[in-house]
Amino acid sequence: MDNSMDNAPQPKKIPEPSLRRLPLYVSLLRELRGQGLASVSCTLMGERLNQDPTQIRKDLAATGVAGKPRVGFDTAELLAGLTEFLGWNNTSDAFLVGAGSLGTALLGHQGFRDNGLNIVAAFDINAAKAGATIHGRPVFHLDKLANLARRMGIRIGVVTTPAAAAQEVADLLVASGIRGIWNFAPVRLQVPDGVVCENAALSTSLGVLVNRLAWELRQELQDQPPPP
Amino acid sequence: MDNSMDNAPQPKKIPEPSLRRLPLYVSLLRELRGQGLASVSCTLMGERLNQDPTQIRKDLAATGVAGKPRVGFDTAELLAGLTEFLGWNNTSDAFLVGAGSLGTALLGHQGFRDNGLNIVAAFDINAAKAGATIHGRPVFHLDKLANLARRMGIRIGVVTTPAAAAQEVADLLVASGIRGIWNFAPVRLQVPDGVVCENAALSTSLGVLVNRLAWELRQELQDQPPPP
DNA sequence: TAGATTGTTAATCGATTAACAATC
DNA sequence: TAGATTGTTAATCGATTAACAATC
Repeated sequence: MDNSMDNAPQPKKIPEPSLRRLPLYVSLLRELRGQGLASVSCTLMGERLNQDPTQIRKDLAATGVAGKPRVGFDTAELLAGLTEFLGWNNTSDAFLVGAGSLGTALLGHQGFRDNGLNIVAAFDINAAKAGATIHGRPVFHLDKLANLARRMGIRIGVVTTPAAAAQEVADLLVASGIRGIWNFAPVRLQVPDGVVCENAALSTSLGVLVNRLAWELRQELQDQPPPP
Repeated sequence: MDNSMDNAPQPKKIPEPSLRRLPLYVSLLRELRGQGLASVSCTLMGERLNQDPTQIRKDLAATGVAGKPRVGFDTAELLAGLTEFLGWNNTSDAFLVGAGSLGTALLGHQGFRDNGLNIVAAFDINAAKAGATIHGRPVFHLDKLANLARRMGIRIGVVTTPAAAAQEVADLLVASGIRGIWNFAPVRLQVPDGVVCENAALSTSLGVLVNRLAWELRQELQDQPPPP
């Protein structure tokens, strides 16, 4: 029953904190390669990122890329290995649901193609939006999604609807054969096993920032007036 | 020297994982309040969010809001407490740097005002963009930032520049009196003590999704052909 | 060789989860 | 009262950090 020890050299499942740090390394490596560095050490990367080199070493180990003692990693090889590991080599076509302000914004951002994602069409429940084109991509009514997704073999869906609609949309996406959901709504979507859901809710990030900032400012006010 | 034990009832610094879950609770509570629920228990919230109730209880405890045994939390009170804790009650004016596709996108998104953020102007190094208006907000040349930020008492900066420019922009923001940076560039910004930096790099989130999805699909392929 | 760096194993730290007493 | 729920203390789990052996 348990075939986790099967013959195939399946890369082990990387811890999520490590996975989240990889894109940062990719960004740095691109810069270093641009500067002509043939090889990089974790020590160097750690200095540049202000981060413990040991942690970087462990993160890289989890991707299966090997380095050379005393030398470090071949820059190009490491960069290729990481982008490969992240799945950024070949882009997947994706559908976006919710052609509001955020959805429009994401449609207009080209950069995702460098990260393996190509949004090819948008969908909305509002019939008035159907037929339009946003940043060169067609907008359809939500009704068309299931059919088109199946025909085109779409496997990734981007959810930029209001929170209240997100779960319903997620259910539709799953029923349409989508296997990965990039969710921008501030809710935790319920998805079946085998479907991946990554939350990118900006309000979460913003909450952290605003709270931490308020904390800093409060701290400062308290330190300011020295005891008499 | 150490005045961390001072008299003021300073809320303790909440663990980051807890802080990151709070916006989710806010979202759920808004929905439940809309349904007319006067009080909510962690049990109920846990069911709705598919999450351990104990964890929710601990997260809420960190915010200082108190519940009633056997009853739960007063919905309105809890919601108010969380939004207060997150700093979402009064919005702060903010500057955005980097009027590219993502920056334009963020300028067009109204929703941030509900999360305590109001972007009032954009800045760009490209002189050709200065003078324009994006979604009703003026665009200035980067040169004007320091002066305007000081005059207006701006404390939050949003960085949507390319990775290569982000650190330089961050330095400028800090020098201009900004105390909180919301960074969308895939780099780790160096900021002095007392300045808060929250990374919202979408490529990170996208990397996680694409990698996990690839992993699922690979898993599936392996399980598919049963051994002969 | 000497020494920097990789890769791995052990120790520490913090968050999550479980257990349980307190409360209305 | 009985029982559901809060709030807290203890146990578990996993990630980070430190230590160290292996390598070119």
